[in-house]
Amino acid sequence: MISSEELAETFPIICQGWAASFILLPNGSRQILSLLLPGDILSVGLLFGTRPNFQVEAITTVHYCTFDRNKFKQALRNAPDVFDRFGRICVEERAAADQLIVDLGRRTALERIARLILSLESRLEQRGMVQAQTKEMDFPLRQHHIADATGLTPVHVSKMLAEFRRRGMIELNERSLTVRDPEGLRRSANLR
Amino acid sequence: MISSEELAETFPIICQGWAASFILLPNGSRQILSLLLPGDILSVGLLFGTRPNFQVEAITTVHYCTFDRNKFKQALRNAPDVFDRFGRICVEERAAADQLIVDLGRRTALERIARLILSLESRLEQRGMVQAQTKEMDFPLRQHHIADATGLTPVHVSKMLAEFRRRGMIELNERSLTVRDPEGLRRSANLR
DNA sequence: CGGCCCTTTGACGGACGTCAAATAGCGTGG
DNA sequence: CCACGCTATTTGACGTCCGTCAAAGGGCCG
Repeated sequence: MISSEELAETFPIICQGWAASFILLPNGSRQILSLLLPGDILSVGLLFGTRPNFQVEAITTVHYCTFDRNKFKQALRNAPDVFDRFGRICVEERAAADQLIVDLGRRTALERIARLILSLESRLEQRGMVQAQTKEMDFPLRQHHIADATGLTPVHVSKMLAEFRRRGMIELNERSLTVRDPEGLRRSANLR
Repeated sequence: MISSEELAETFPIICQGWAASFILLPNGSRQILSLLLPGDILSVGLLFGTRPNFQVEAITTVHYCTFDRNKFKQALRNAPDVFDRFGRICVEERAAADQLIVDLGRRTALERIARLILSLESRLEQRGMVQAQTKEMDFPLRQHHIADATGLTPVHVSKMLAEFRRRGMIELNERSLTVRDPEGLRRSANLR
């Protein structure tokens, strides 16, 4: 786990493994802001030297590389296309945060979990991390990670996952997930 | 109300009045992403030409001005201090979104509403929009706005506001709010 | 074997949602 | 001026989703 102090000076990108950025509350409960996969920037905010408002936990062992903040900023200013691409990354990051806000504010437990699974599936697929035939993928999250990402309790997450399994929508064992009924899962995820 | 299509071509800043950016769900429920006060940029994402994922509603009558996107981008690249200041605005915007995520994921109705009021109070104070002696401020939100911002129902918001009033923490009438017991309100807002 | 963590399951409770009725304010139009 | 329709708010009764608590089992590692 990386403290917010250590983060303040670097600008890291995940190369391998899964991580999560989260905020801890005084009462001990936790809210995951985003799950970080290979290729993800830890946070674009780190470019501007403000001490970040979150912490990061490695879920698997993680490899990452860091850039020099000032050199990166110069590259942004000099190359308009880099600037634009970086801008679009910022926007996507923000759009994901907005979706999480809607999920937490207005969706049920089943919907939140279905959407989490679907969004992870699509992000992993973009990275070629889903087996082409079996549709199986690595899934290192513990149920408490799912709980902290969806604003639920681990106990309730367990019950909802059991429900998805009972309906034959997912298969989930020893750190591996396969979506058996994508259409059904999408239906569970959408309107309430 | 401004549709997402109309927004796509401009880069607007609120000059006067209150507005809200929000996402509408197919079932008709709504989640407010942020309340926009004078001086706020509608969304930094609009700089990069992606069609925004939200809509905007004027809560009062709103005056705003818009900038040319490309000229603004050039100014960012040419003036490092402008670039940095803009970056810091992005970061603050994101930090506010993160706080909302934590609120919706991990806090009770009373806490969410207390935090909404406190954050509005501090933002209005920064803008000199709180009367110095009486601590009174304009408060044009309807209860359904508060509900959509906190992920609650208008009925429950009404009950929670009644509770705050009963405890003598706030005074809220005809579009005007005064915080009577800031310390108590802060206690309600913090740990659960 | 014996802890420890994770997961599962059930019983129960509480926070918040839903539904409904009553009231007030406010603008419109007769 | 009054009737009316609309919207916002308040309040209470009741329902439900999810949290809490507890017990039990499994896997892993010392």
